[in-house]
This record gives sequence, C-alpha cells and structure tokens, in this order.
Amino acid sequence: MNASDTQQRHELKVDLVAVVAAVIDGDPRALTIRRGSALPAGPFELGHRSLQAGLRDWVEQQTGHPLGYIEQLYTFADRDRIAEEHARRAISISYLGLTRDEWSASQPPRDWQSWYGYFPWEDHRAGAPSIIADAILPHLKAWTEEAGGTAREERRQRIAIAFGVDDRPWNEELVLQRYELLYEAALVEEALRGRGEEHTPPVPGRPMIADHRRILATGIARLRTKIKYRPVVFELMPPVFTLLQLQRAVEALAGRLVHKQNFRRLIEQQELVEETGETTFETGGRPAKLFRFRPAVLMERTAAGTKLSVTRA
Amino acid sequence: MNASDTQQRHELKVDLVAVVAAVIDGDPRALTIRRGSALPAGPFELGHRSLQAGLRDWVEQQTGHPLGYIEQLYTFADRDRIAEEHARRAISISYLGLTRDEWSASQPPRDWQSWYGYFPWEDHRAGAPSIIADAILPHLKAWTEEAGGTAREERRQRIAIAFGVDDRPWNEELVLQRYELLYEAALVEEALRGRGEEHTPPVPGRPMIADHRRILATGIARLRTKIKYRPVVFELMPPVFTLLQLQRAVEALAGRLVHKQNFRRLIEQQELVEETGETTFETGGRPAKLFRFRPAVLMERTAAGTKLSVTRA
DNA sequence: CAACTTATACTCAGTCGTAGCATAAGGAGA
DNA sequence: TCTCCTTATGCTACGACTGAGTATAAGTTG
Repeated sequence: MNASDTQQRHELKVDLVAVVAAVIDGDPRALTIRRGSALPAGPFELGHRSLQAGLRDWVEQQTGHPLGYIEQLYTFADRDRIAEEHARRAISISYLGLTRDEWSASQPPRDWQSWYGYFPWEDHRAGAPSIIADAILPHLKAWTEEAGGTAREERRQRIAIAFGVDDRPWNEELVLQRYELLYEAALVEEALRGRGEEHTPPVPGRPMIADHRRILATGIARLRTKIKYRPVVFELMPPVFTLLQLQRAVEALAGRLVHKQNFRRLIEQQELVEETGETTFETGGRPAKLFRFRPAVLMERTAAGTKLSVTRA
Repeated sequence: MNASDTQQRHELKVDLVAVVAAVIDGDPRALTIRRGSALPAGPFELGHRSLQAGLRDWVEQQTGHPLGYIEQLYTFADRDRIAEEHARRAISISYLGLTRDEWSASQPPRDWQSWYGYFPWEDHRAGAPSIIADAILPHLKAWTEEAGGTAREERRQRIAIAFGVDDRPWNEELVLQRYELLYEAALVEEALRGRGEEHTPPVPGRPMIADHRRILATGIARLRTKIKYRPVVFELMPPVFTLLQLQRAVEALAGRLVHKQNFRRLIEQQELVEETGETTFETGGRPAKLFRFRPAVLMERTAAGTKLSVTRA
C-alpha cells in the first residue's frame, strides 16, 4: 500500500562499511578511523567496478591498508538508527576483511583498536568478565521487570541464552544478540542518542558513530562462527608460526581459551598445516616447531569443509 | 582514486528480491511471478519502514502471499550481470522467506515453481541425476581444457569439490558454487545473454530474468545449510504432522535421502517435537503418531543451537 | 642444579553419526 | 482368513570424534 502510493524518488545513498580484523600482540583488533570512533566507510559510487572494489578503495584511501580476503556481512537500513546522523536515509552494506598488520616503517601507523574496548563483556579468556555479573545482568534484570506479561518472560529467555545464565553455556558467537539486547535495554551510549538523555551509559564499552558498533559486532560474530568450519585464520597469521601462536590467535578471536593438546590434535588431523622443518627458540621453554599452511588448503578455502572447533580449555 | 575523482551522483536504485520457499506435494518450491521467470521483487522506497517491511509489501502485492519468517541473504551489485536489463546500475538486496502454502479458495492460485526445474542437477533424492555425468561434467571438463597453467588445475579442483568428483562426497550446500561454475563456463542461458550467441544452453535448467536464478541458488544454499543447525523447518510444516512427513520435507530441501531411524532419534532427542496423542491412518501402513513442534522451540529459534543433521540414507 | 616454561605424546571415557536387525500395526489381494 | 506389502517404531553395535587428564621432553632463568 504505502509502497505504491508514495511516489518518491527511488534513489538512495549506499554506503560501504568495512570491519577489518587482525590479531596484533595477542589482541583481536579492528581497523578504525577518527581515533577509534568509526569504521572505514564511504559511499558506493558509479565509478566503482563492484561493491567489493568500492570497499577496497575506501579502506585503502582512509587507512592506507590494502585488503586481502573480504566477504559480505549484512546490509542495514534501519531508519531509527541512522536518523540522527544523516538527514537522508542511507543503506549500509558491510563487509568483513581479514589481514595481517604488515606495516612498513615508511607507512603511517594504522589505527588498530582492540575489539574488547568496544565489547568488554566479550573477552572470556581470563574467565567471565566481572562487569557481566556486576553491571550488565542487574541492569538487564531491571529491564525485564519493566515489561509485563509474555514480554517479560521472553526478555528473560533472550538474556539467559545470550549471556549464559542458569547453567547455560557461554556461547561466544552471540556477539550481535548481546549488543542488541544492551541496545534495546538502553544500556549502551548509542541507544541514548537524540533522546535528550545524554548521560553516561550504565554499561562500559566504547561507542562508535551511527551504527558502526553494531556492524562491528556483526563482523565479530561472523568471524567467530566462521573459524569453526572454514580455514580463515590463515589470513590473520604470518606465513610461518608455531602451533601455540595459532592457538593464541584463535583464542583471541573466540574470546575463550582452548585445550592445548586437543587443539593440536585437531589441527594436525585436519592436515591444515605442515612443518617447515625449523624450530624457534623465541617462545621461552622448549623450542617449538614452525609450521606453515598447506598450499592445498589455501586453494580449497572457498569450498572445503574444515572444522576448527573451539574446544574448551 | 577513481572513487574520489569521479564526482557523480551518489544515489542508486535499490531493489528488494525475495526467495520464498515452501514444500508442496513433497517438492521444494519457490514463489515466482511472470510464470516462473522471475522472483517477487520491487524497489526499496522511502515510504517503507524498513528493508524487511518493503520486501513484505512487494511480495504481498505481487503474489498475494503474506510472509512470515524472513532473513537477509545477500546484496548484489555486479554491473555485468544486470547491465542488459537496466540501463542504470542497481543494487539487489535479497531475502529468504519460509512459509506454508495456505491458500484459501477465494485467493488466486500462487505461482509456486519447483526448485529443481531451475536446478535439475540439485535433486539427488533418487540418486545423482544423470545429467551430471552425461552433460555437465563433460562440458566442464572441456572448459578446464580451455584454460592453461595453474588456472586449469584450479578449475579442476573447484569442479571436483562442487560436484563431488573422484570419491569426494556430494555436498548439497554448494548450490551457489555449482551455479557459478556453470555460469562461468557459459553452460547456462544467463551467461550467453547479450553476447550475440543466443543458442540453447548446453545444460538443462530453466533460466530467470537478470540474476534471479543466482539469487534463488543463494537462497537454496542458505536454507540447506541452515536446517542443519537451526530449527527452521518448522516454518514450512503444517501445525501437525508425522515424523515421516517431516523427514520428507527435510529431504526435499536437502535434495538427498536420510536414514529414517536415525532421523527420528535425532528429532526426539533434540526435544523439538511432542506427540499430539493422535494418530493418522492416511499414510498407508501402520498408523503414524502425530506430532507438533514444542512451543519452547518456536520461542528459542533465534538463538538456540539445534542440529538437524542430514544423515545419509 | 632447581624451578619454571613451553612442547608434545598418549590414554580414556563419553557422545555422536552411521548402519543394520527386529518387531508392531495397519491395508490389499489371494 | 491368511499372506504379503507398507509404514512405523524400538534397539543394538561400532567407529569416529570430543573433552579432559596424565606423562614426558627440551629448552630458559636464577
């Protein structure tokens, strides 16, 4: 009805937004601009050969970083979320990119920000962060009380699943669901904007412009899901590495520790890597064998079914 | 470079395209318009509250079918693929919708077309279709020969993975990869358009306008992947059903048969369904118990991790 | 040399996927 | 009515994989 009656211009602004991930100094990071307040982004223009090409252009232009592997994430267009930023309505097509931070001294340093500055509740490598029990759950509980009838039970249920309440396991993949819950409960800064209540949000975690933090959450969730069944960690690792370094990278992304022995067994039985024949003494204790990814794996990554399940520590 | 130099209008046409799936008479089908030649679609307009709302409007307007569950699929913008259809460049945001075909006699009949009319090579319920060995693989083999050097080996590899050559298993999820291979090898009608070579394509399978068949492939692939870890079949089933009916629906979607006993065990141990207490005699042999989905499952479907693995027959 | 760190090998129980055997309960035709 | 066919449903066995623990090897540091 409204679609056909309303005769308006059918043209819209289309933005490309990039979540570019790398593991640096044992931390999972995202490439940002404006001192961490935004993701690299720019409009899709007629000069771009494709969406991907446009995205690469913008990222390289804004950060100086060339992109390797990228994949599409999601297309957003919620009027509510963007209304305050742009008078006009816009569509954001988001992508996930994976790289290493291969900076040369001649390049300006890039603005890599740790994921967990934006999502402090997502890093469970040293156990569940205390802010979950101290700040998040109490506020969410209060939020369930606000609702009545079936809505209250539904909220309780969503919270229990997302944050692993009452003996439910923590599921590291539900990054977006958790952020959305906090947004709906108005516990993050983005939810308070333009409401005249610009007070400090009750839950720590750095905000971003527009819905960039939501897009970042989408990218993290996708990556956490994907490492389990596709060999994508490769894109984030240097050409040669030890198994523990690989494990630390996976742990950084997943935000949880894994069982070392089982991790190695998994890696080796999947035939993802091969020994280079050399060892490194830089790791502290007994020298570790160095590995590289098997070329066949790099080729098959499009379709091969590889599982790199994040087993518990 | 090109992005910043080219000062062009930053507005684009944005189309919404729907893959709406249902299982009717044991066949997986898609809701189409124009006698099966196109998917329901229309431009995203300023009057639409959201992308999803816009999509619902268009589908209902064009087919009379209201949509229940929908999820976003992918956003396409390849200039090559759409060039012939629209002079102007357009972006297509595609969605997957799941429904039952609850037609009332007063409504006009909807245009439900079987998936396998468009992708005859995807239905392995009665074994691998003969066209794979008879038509597809020979043509693809010829196509590998056209390439030289590493490209040839890469093509061979992709074909082997996608179609399950040399003892590799058939992977029903690779619907899109298979279609893309056939497209690249110019074995489907869409690839021949506007090239002046409008001859009959070498591989059977009904074409669609623009890149709608590619979008349909994307939707089928997504659904085949998703039934394995999320309880989405529900959306496609009537409120009450026998376990064999549920199995047949899964088989129709996956395009392959499953082991009956294991399927039942899986379903029951996941506690997805509960008995209604009644039985039906309409199935031929021994009367079958009737089941319904447990209400809790319908609620949790957003986040619950349910596996409905398609075990072999 | 002792204490500590990291690497790596091996074991074991529980779960899950695959597959086969067996029985129950209806209908159709001899 | 009896037999055969069809579908439904229960149960068992086995191998692969997962989660978690034990033990040993080979370095560095004080």
